[in-house]
Amino acid sequence: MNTAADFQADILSAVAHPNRIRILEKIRYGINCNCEIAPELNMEQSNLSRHLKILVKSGILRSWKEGLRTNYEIADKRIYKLLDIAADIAKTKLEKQTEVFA
Amino acid sequence: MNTAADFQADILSAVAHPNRIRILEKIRYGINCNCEIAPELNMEQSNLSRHLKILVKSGILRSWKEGLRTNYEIADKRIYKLLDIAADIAKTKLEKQTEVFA
DNA sequence: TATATATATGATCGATTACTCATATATGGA
DNA sequence: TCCATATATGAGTAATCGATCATATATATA
Repeated sequence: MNTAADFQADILSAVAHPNRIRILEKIRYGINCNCEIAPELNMEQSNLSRHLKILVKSGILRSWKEGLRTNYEIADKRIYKLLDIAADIAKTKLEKQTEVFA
Repeated sequence: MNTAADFQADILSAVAHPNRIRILEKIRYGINCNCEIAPELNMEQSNLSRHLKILVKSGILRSWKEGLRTNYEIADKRIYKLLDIAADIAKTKLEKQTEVFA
């Protein structure tokens, strides 16, 4: 049986990778085609494709075909709230660590 | 070089495990000793110990010794905001999936 | 139809993760 | 001191993950 924690973990682990976070940031600022993301992030094409697939499968992204291209958009904008909080937590953590040397 | 995405991913992957989410929920509701968490979650002792260590190392939990016991508390409460958003996203996703059968 | 372009996927490989068992360490009490 | 209790950790293992290369598929265009 799956409990709430399992579903939460599914969402969180879909986002818990540096490249996937970078992908989501690109999409956040208007880039929504696979082909534009790849060169910007300097990622191997098949690797990017797989990361995008993970994000779609987890329900974070939605994708549609447009000729040769595959476009992506956010399916649930709250994921950005989640990323922002993670950034805040990480920032505080770093500040506390460097405090020692101040 | 580490970028923001790396630090965010560190936080997120520390939380992205069902048992660690369950641990955080126990602590949220006042249980803060290792020895009380283990039986409640039906986890093997060494396994729990390692999960707690991951949470401490990532800066999400803080721990202190009290005789034989090791107690834990949240170091950054915003982690609960993060968990709540993950739960909301997961809930919406499930609703959309079951919509098909309605 | 032949070719170029964009994306997806099979196969493989090394690294990491989660778990368990056994054991070590550290503390408190009889 | 001896023993019980709570926690931590080394070693081993199976499973999963991330990356890459080669190749397949699908579509647009000459």
